Amino acid sequence: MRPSRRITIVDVARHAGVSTTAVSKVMRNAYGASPEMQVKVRAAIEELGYRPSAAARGLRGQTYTIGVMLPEMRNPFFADILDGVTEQLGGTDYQVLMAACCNDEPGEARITEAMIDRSMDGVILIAPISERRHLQKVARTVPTVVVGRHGHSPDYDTVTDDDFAGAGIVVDHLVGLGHRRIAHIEHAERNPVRLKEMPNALRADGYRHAMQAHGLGDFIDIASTTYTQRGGYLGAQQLLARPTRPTAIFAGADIVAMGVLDALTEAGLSAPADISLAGYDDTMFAAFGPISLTTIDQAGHQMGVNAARLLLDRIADRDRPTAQVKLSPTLVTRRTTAELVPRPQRPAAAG
Amino acid sequence: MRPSRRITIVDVARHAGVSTTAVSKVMRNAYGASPEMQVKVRAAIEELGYRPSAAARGLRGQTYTIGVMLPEMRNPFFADILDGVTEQLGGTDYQVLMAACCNDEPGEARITEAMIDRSMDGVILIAPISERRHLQKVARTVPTVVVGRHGHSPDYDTVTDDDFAGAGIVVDHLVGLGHRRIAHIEHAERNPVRLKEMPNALRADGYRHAMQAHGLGDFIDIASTTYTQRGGYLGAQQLLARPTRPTAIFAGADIVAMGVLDALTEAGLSAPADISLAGYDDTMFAAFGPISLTTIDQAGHQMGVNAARLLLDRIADRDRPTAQVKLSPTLVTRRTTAELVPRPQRPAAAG
DNA sequence: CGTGATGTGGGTAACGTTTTCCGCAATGTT
DNA sequence: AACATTGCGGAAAACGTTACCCACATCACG
Repeated sequence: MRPSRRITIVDVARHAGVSTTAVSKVMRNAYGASPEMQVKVRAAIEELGYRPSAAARGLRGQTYTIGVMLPEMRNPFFADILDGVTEQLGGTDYQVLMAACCNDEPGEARITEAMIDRSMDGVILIAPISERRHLQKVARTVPTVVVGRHGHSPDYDTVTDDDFAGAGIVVDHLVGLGHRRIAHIEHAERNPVRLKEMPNALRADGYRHAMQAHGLGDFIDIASTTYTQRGGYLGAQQLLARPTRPTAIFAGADIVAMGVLDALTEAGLSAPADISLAGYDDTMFAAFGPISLTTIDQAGHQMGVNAARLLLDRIADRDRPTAQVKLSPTLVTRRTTAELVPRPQRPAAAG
Repeated sequence: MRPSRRITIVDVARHAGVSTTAVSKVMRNAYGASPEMQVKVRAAIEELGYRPSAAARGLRGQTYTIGVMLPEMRNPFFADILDGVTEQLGGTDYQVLMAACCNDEPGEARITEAMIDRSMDGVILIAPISERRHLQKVARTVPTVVVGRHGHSPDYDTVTDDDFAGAGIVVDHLVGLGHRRIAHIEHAERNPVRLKEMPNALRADGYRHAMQAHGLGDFIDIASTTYTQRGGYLGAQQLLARPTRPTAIFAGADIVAMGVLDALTEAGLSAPADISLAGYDDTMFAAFGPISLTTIDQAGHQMGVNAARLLLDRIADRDRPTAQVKLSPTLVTRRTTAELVPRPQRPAAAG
């Protein structure tokens, strides 16, 4: 026994003895409905349990839907951002729908197109890797906020963390603990545009810059892999095989630090006894007691709040100039970084 | 300079010199279009870069959208399920959109209604906590598959793990290692329907049953908290404060085991040296080297694949009888469980 | 008393698809 | 030769909402 037919605006109008126009106005809090009309119509809506069809709405006006594209689902940092978005959108009529992506350009294109096809009122793209041109195209079609990607665009607003500064903070912290051989694991990047826009590239830059600033230019040592657990594992293996091993590793992301811990465990080493380790993102992993990773809090929640706010502003006025919000990262000191204790350098493991 | 106007089916029809009906038929691979027609229309579609509007489609036919409701985003187990869903839907025209929920009934209702309002072709509800009546109502409106919740319904298909058996496997494993004082941390549940349907309740039941079967009924010891990291932490604190401490803890979920590890670390204890610890779900956490948690693999990926398959079947034929897929869990032995070494019982720490 | 302004309500044409039908031609069947 | 069948293409009516107008009443103002 399936519910017969959905209640439409026509049913409500008839039941309230008014026009569909009137019902529509009330639903949207639009101008031109007297208080008595409001009451009458709302009563009918309540009584019939009317819910407007997003499909029909989308054909004329808005869908009250906001799309969020995530690069993946396993990085809890994105959950923080999403919480912020949801919180900011809490009071509004907007519903957030997410799509997780395969972390490649065709996948991102599929998702952005799917969101456009579905007439979404706005989209938030989190750490997209697509070419800038594609982002612009999307942004010219639908109000767009890009999170976690630097670079000014006339078409979309951005929310980022100051990754360059964040990397500097980590280096400062490690130098303060007496470390000099501080290595970095980065997400490899060759595309020149992305080198300027992607957080990973800026973190690597910030690392280099801070090392220079401390007069440690000669100790700059970067393992180039990917921002994944496996990437951290492989990067750590590379670094551990150096003739002289680094005393500290700055992993570009917490998830990378997890891989580093994996490799350390496997090599019979531990942090911070043998090597100090810092991550980036302050995810749940990092906070987890037995791990207790020193990391950078880039305020995912705040990023989400800002992204949602910017998006609402842009939906309200598509022609306003774009804004770039840059949030300041902060250091979260935990137990994987420690004062460097001078001690006899053990020979590195062969091969 | 915004893109002028979206290409519609009318543009394509005109450009190809055919009717919109013909274009529609080709788009949907419907009957009544000759091979030449197909070629001609596809060429026009390609040339103009036409993409159908989901809103307009939704008004008459399908939206090619499938909604997935998640209880939360931080539990990586759900990501496994989602991977399975995405994989199974890979070849089709369906797009998956997710909504994460606040883990409460009003939140779930909001999301299911939002999905219905958006004319989604089908929904997959993962571990919903809503009353059964609400699930039935949703399922009568839109094809529905419920994942991770037991109980037969004439309206929706289900995919579950055999939680009762899974709990038994854990107990068997621990008993085999010589443990007798095996405690359990459960997600508290009082609602009588949910006691029969929720995985957490079945795991607790399975635990009790297996303990009895091993003649360990007297050692049954359950800490009733929640399936969260904090729940695990609090549960472990309760158990550690017992006059005689358990030698093994079966946490109802990996995330709970994380909290237990937290509490152990804080108490200066470790697994498996002081207490053996097993989880449930085989999430990324569990596999992570330095943690290496013994747990139950409930094949999240397989659950996702099955859920998607059932959903497609139901979309194809809404009146087919409902199916209940129950997957068999398997033990993943890692390093947090170990043979019980008899040793002097240390006095429990004071409250 | 005429003339705008203002507030309120409704009629109606979109919006872009799919679906249901109908017609026509070609082909097979008695 | 008459008739059913099949294949293919198109015309037109939905689908449920919103945007754009216009109509009417009321009121203020000179």
